[in-house]
Amino acid sequence: MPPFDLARPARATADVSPCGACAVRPLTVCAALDEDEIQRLAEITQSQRVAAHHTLFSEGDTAQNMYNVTSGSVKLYKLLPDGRRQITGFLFSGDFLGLSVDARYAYTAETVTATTVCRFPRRQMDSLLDEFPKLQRRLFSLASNELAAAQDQMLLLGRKTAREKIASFLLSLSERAVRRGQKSNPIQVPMSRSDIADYLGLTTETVSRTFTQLRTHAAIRLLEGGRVDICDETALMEMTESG
Amino acid sequence: MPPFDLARPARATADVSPCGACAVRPLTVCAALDEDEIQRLAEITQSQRVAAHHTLFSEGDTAQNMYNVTSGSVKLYKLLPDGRRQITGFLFSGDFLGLSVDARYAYTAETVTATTVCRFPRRQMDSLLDEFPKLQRRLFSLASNELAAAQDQMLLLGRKTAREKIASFLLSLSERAVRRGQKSNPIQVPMSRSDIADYLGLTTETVSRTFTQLRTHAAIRLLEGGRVDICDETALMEMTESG
DNA sequence: CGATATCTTGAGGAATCTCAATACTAGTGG
DNA sequence: CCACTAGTATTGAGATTCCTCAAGATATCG
Repeated sequence: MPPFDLARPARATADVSPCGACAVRPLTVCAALDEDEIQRLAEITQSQRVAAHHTLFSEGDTAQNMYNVTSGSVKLYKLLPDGRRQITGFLFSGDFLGLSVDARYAYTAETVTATTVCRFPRRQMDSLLDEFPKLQRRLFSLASNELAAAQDQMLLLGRKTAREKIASFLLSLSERAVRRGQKSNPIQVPMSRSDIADYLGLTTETVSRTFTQLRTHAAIRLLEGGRVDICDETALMEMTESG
Repeated sequence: MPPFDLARPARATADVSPCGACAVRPLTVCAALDEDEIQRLAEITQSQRVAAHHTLFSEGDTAQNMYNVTSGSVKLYKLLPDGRRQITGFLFSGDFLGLSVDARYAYTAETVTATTVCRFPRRQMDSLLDEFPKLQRRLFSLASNELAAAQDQMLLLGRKTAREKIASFLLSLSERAVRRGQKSNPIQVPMSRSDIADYLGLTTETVSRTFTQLRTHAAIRLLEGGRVDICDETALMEMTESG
């Protein structure tokens, strides 16, 4: 996939405050800030549209920006030298990315569908963090949340069967859809079988077979447009073995 | 394992500043603070000795404390309802634990060997965080580091073979030993085969077989006291497939 | 509407797990 | 100090899940 051309980013539409009308604001890092502070943040923010299957940044790049997804979907992944891939997370509107330990990104971020992000230059973000302890706190709590999610994912990867993995994955997508105000039932599954496989530590074939199996057991229905209807949520929940 | 009796914690020895003589201070969260601030932290700190195989806290407990390991070793794990276990991390001296998203711990913490920890009541810690932005920053960077480590572990769990997992595990133990000022070569491996298995997403038998295999290939030697001599570090590094 | 990628299904194989027996280790009490 | 015991580790044989390779079906996009 060609890397997205960062040299010509789409400027945020020059509204008085582009963040004022932001639909995902209550979901995201910005929820911590009042109007004045949002304004300050808006000044360093650039909104950017990215087509599907484009790289936002790559593992090892110097971490110059942080991002907030305002629409679309993004995957984060790490590679082994021989090409094996582990997707560490999928991001949707409201999700934040770009935390980095040292000065480099620890993973590659690639759009799954057409996506819009808010881009925050890291340096300026850092000064804002000093200025607004609330923002710092918010980011910290965000990192803690991600850490908890990462631990759940370790449990899934290390100890769950293929069927449990798929069931957990579908329920988690449903739950996250609800959290951003969408309905829980027919869920959007915008990523490919191969992406799902690399997220769950499986192969595409096993993912496909397991979907078929769940469909046969009338737990799910595969709809057009990559949507999945969860017919029997209870059955799926029993399959996750985690309540 | 019986939970450790928190009703009778061992008081920190009433030194002028117990932290003043702390050997792991430069390694840990306290490194961020100057003398006065350390003093303030010391006031809310209790040092505590815990025997091997005791629980510090359990998944789901209300998160009342944060801890810093000053000696010994601790494992963190999550359980599935049927008893399957995933160890999400091992902690050694200098390591911090007890971050929690909501008010509850997301995992169980259990000592592997006899351990001493510094215990910080969460509520008081929270006010210190407000008071010392440096401490807040430090904790944030700590969480970011853990997040990066968690992503590495996902790659391991989802995409590496048993042999690669064991090799990565041993090298990581070695590296961490160096970071806390110990020598890299014969490494202490205080945890049981079963713990290693639950950390790497394997069974005890596979862990044991893989150790034997590495020994046969003259990459490692198993010494008494649970120590492991890394004879051929290069071979191990090649096995990790991650450089 | 054709080309291409993605998804599904099948058959066989491999890595790892399960079950079971034996060996070792460390701690306990005589 | 030694033997005993209980836990832990190793090894073996067979089972199973998931993977690999391969073909066919379906969807997507120009």
